[in-house]
Amino acid sequence: MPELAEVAYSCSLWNEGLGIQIDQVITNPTSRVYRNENRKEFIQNLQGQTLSSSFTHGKQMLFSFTGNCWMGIHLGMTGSLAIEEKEYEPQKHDALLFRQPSQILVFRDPRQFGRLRLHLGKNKPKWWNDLPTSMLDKNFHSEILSNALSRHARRPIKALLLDQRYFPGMGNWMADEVLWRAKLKPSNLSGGISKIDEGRLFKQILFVVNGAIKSVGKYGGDPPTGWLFHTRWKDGLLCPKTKNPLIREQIGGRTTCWCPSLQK
DNA sequence: ATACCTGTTTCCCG
DNA sequence: CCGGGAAACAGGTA
Repeated sequence: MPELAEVAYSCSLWNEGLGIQIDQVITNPTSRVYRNENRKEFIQNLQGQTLSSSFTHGKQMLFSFTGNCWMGIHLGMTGSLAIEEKEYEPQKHDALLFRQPSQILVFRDPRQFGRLRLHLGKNKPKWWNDLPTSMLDKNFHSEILSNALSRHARRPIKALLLDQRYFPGMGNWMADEVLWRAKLKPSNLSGGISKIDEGRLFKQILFVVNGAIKSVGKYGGDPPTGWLFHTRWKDGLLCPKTKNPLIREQIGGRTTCWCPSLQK
């Protein structure tokens, strides 16, 4: 269920394993989450090491281990992290397990759109350092939005918000939430957004990102009451603001929920 | 059965 | 070469 806030929460679950040695590494022999990585290297390099720190950036997670090892996790569409009891038996879709003395850290992903990567070296991997400015960073300025809007003038604004090069961590429900709050129709072309609308849009990006981190990111579960999130997949589908019917349609390749009487 | 799905990559088109 | 859109990936759920 992973957008930036769920990723932050997932990552925090594994923090129980920080500072503890990993006695055994178990890799799923068939899961696609390994992509081009070599499973043996996970075992050879991580077994016996201690999980030393964790980081998130948008939908990306990075873990560091003693012995100059790093591991990246992307949760894809259905990935999740969990802590299980030490008696736990690996299940079909468990992609990676770290056995510690009193618990097991699990990364599972039934649909296998997630991704694991290993990096050896003193410093963080290049792919991590190359990530775009985080939406939680003070350097995430409105210029990033204006540049994206002008560069992709022919893309629907909904599709642009999902572009991880500009808005790392933004996912389908967050983008709908942002556009609903900014009162913008998701199919509007990016190039046609006025400066006034752009200002509102930027503010709502910050509002949704920070609000999600404070709620979902901290405690898991759902965003606060009153957010569009709670109505977006339910039938009946009334806008929390206008009480008018919501619409679901395919925009930018993704199902999009919006309120025609509110968003222009 | 059928049609979904909080994501990314690849391929094809203009 | 670029930007945009569709398809593909795979399994669980309604």
